[in-house]
Amino acid sequence: MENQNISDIIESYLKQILADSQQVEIRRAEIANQFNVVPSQINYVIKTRFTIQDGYVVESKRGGGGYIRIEKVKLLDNLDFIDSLVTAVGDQITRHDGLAVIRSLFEAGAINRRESNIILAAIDKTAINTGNVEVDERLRAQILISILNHLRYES
Amino acid sequence: MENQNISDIIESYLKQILADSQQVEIRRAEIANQFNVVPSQINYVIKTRFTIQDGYVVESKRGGGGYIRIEKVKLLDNLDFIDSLVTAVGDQITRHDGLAVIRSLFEAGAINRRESNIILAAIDKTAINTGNVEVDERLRAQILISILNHLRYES
DNA sequence: ATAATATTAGTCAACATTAGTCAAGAAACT
DNA sequence: AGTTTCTTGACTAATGTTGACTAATATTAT
Repeated sequence: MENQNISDIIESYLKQILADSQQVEIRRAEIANQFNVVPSQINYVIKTRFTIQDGYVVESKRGGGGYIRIEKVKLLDNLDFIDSLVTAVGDQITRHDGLAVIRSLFEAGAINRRESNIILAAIDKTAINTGNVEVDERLRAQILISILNHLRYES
Repeated sequence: MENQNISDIIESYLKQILADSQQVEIRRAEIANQFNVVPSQINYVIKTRFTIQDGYVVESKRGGGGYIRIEKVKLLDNLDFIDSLVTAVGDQITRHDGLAVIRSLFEAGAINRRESNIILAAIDKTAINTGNVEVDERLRAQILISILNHLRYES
């Protein structure tokens, strides 16, 4: 809390706006200037914190009147919620993005907190740690997909 | 008490803070500097004195604004039982025996049916299937132990 | 229309800033 | 003496920050 990095602060700022509305539209240079960072840092924040696994879709346009728009997507409205998560997982996934998938399941009400923690434990660094990052990412994806497929039948 | 080593002193310092609050968040380099030790000694202290068996969960982040956070967690009263299962799992376990571990948890009331199925999905042949039986058994063991450790405390 | 210029955002690699791992050696206990 | 625990530092990994260069789109000039 004391020594937050600027990326976290920008993330919070954007998510605060998104708490009240369905989307944010920014001009990259403006936000960069507001937080006193280089413009490309905005791309970094978006790339690391507003992924599809997190439940966001990002669109942008260059040139005069250009913008970056971040939209919250309601995965729950989608009939095949689980399918969309399976797609999001793909055949390999980082811990960070795996966490986002679990969070999406939780926020959609598909699993409760206790179940979130169990799944998290299963794809943790403690659990998945072969020494080869790519192998780990594939394993993580397989485990998540196996769990997602079970949830399809149970819920 | 008489001849405390520096690891004990750092442990006391952190536990004193934890006496008043639910968690401590530190910057590793800062604490290392404060006690005049190398940074990795902080990892040693944490690894030997703030384990899940002691009732602590540790999270961290690297990079700018990085931190180590130690949280006190409320341990449940099934600790001996969990310990015995951790021992039973060991460093590798077959699917069959893994299933037995899950069944034990269920029968002991530590998890419900839905949770059983989630864990089962995580150690399934679908999820764990590297093509090397021994590797699979090690992975399965790691995943189960990670989950067992999460079941030690309230979340 | 087309070309030139201006105005936006995107990519990528170098660098910075944190924490993690591991193994060797020292110190403290049997 | 042998064993365990502690201490240290070299090396690794993850995350964040910066800026040079590129790409797309809009506007203006011809």
